[in-house]
Amino acid sequence: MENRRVRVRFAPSPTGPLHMGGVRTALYNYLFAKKHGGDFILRVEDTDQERFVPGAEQYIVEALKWCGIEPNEGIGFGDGPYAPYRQSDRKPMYRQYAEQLVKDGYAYYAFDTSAELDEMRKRMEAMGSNSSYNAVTRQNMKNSLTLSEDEVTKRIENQEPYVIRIKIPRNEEVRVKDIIRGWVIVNSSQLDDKVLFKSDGMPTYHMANIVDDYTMKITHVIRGEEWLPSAPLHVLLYRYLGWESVMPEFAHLPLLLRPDGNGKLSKRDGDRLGFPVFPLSGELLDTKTQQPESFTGYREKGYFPEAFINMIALLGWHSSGNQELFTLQELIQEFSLERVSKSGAKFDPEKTKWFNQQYLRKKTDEELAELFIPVLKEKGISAEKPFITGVCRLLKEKANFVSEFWEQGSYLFVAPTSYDAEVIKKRYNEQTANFIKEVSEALKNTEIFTAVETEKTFKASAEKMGIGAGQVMQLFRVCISGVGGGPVLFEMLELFGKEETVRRLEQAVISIGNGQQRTANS
RNA sequence: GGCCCGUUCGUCUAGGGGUUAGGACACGUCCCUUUCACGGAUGAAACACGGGUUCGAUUCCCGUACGGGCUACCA
Repeated sequence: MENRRVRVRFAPSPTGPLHMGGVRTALYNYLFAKKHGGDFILRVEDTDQERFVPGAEQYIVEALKWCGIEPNEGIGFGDGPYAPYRQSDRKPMYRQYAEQLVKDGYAYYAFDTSAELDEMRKRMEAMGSNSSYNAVTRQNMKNSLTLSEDEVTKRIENQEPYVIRIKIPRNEEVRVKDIIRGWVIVNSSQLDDKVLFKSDGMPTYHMANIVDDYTMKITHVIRGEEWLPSAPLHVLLYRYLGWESVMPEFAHLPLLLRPDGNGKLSKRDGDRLGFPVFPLSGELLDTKTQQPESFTGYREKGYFPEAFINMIALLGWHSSGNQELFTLQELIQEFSLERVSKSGAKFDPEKTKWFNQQYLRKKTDEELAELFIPVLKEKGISAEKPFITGVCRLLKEKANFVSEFWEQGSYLFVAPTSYDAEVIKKRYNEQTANFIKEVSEALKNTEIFTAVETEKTFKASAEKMGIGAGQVMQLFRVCISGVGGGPVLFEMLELFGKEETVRRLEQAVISIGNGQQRTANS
């Protein structure tokens, strides 16, 4: 047990798009595996044929790829020694274990119809009891414990549908050791006789999960807190199957909560509050409505996978220091399950933006240009690579997303056709108009067209005309860009070069002059 | 309802028997920048409550409250 190679699995069910809580579970599994030099496995838990959503599996694979947390074994990532990795493909192997449990007296066949089950639950409810199928009630149901052996055999031979249920002991303490929470102790009287094997021939999650973890030699089960209540059942199953000595260790992760109010983070919250809940955009069938439902992802919103991962890593885990920015490698190095917090984490979309900003600023201008070029292409803009790189240099300090570059700096590519009315109204007059003309001329004669030199020229012109630079600085900016704010002015000029700068100034003088004319006449 | 898990600034969290309870996001003020942003400085802001244990509890224990999860032939 001690010396086993660490093997962990991420085991989603393909019932819809993988949501960020699932991504975090996958991430923690990944980090834990890498930290311990172990294996990270992707297993698809598709034992529920009713809720199967076409495309969901592929979505999961793509999402993990985008996040950069790739399993080294499993669906979509290549088979290892324990293939297959889809429970529907492993279907033939489960029955024998369920039968073994029956044989050993730890489980039994049950023939009750859903109507009979409903009736039993109602009856129990009426009696003020909330128990379901358990040590007491099973006495009154149709199962291999109450029916004669002949009857059971006959029913099975007649192909009557049946399930296999675990026979939970009446009064026994079950202890689960959770790495994050310590010992969790539950009395078996609180557990019910869960179905292990369904009448459709598929195992339930509980059965499949144990059989697969055992046969795949999983050493640590890292999953969401919603599984904590069924962990005692799982412990019992390991025991009854005789696998307790190689039972994995458990770690139940705190849930991701919605930003406002309380409750589990859901797709609805994202729609309502305007942030993505999923890594990738897409459209998949909704299991409830049976209608295709589209959803937006972090990728399409312009988030970098590194930023997304970094953000999500810190929702429920924290290093001992104050560091908040981690590369994947650093996360691997620092991660430990012991430092995962116990309480649920409210998701904060604002901080997520901050993470992206941090990563944006770390990118080189060239990297950003590569990302920006497709955006430009979409806008029908073509420009020289060095120019685009220069634009990125000027804009990256101000933006959270590459996608913002366009809205914040489209004027760098397209000369303005309108000019900030406020600034014009306040600053434009005959004198300042003359100043713009003067600077324009002066810039034509500026030999070295750098930020430093153009600024000198600008100031010299202002001085020459007896105007304070502050009086005309913003007007000048508006003439160049059309808007009152933006990157450092003279850096912009340098990027434009002399020709474009002068052209813009001359155009501005004409356009604004005409505008003023019209205003004056009307 | 029952069972289980949880509770440090608005949020993510560090800390842990004696601390001015630390950081980050967001927010306020100021500086820098002749703009915006970045950056810097600074401010406001938290140990859910009640009992124990203790010389001393935010920290340990027990209750209460509140929140969450589970309670299917779903995972």
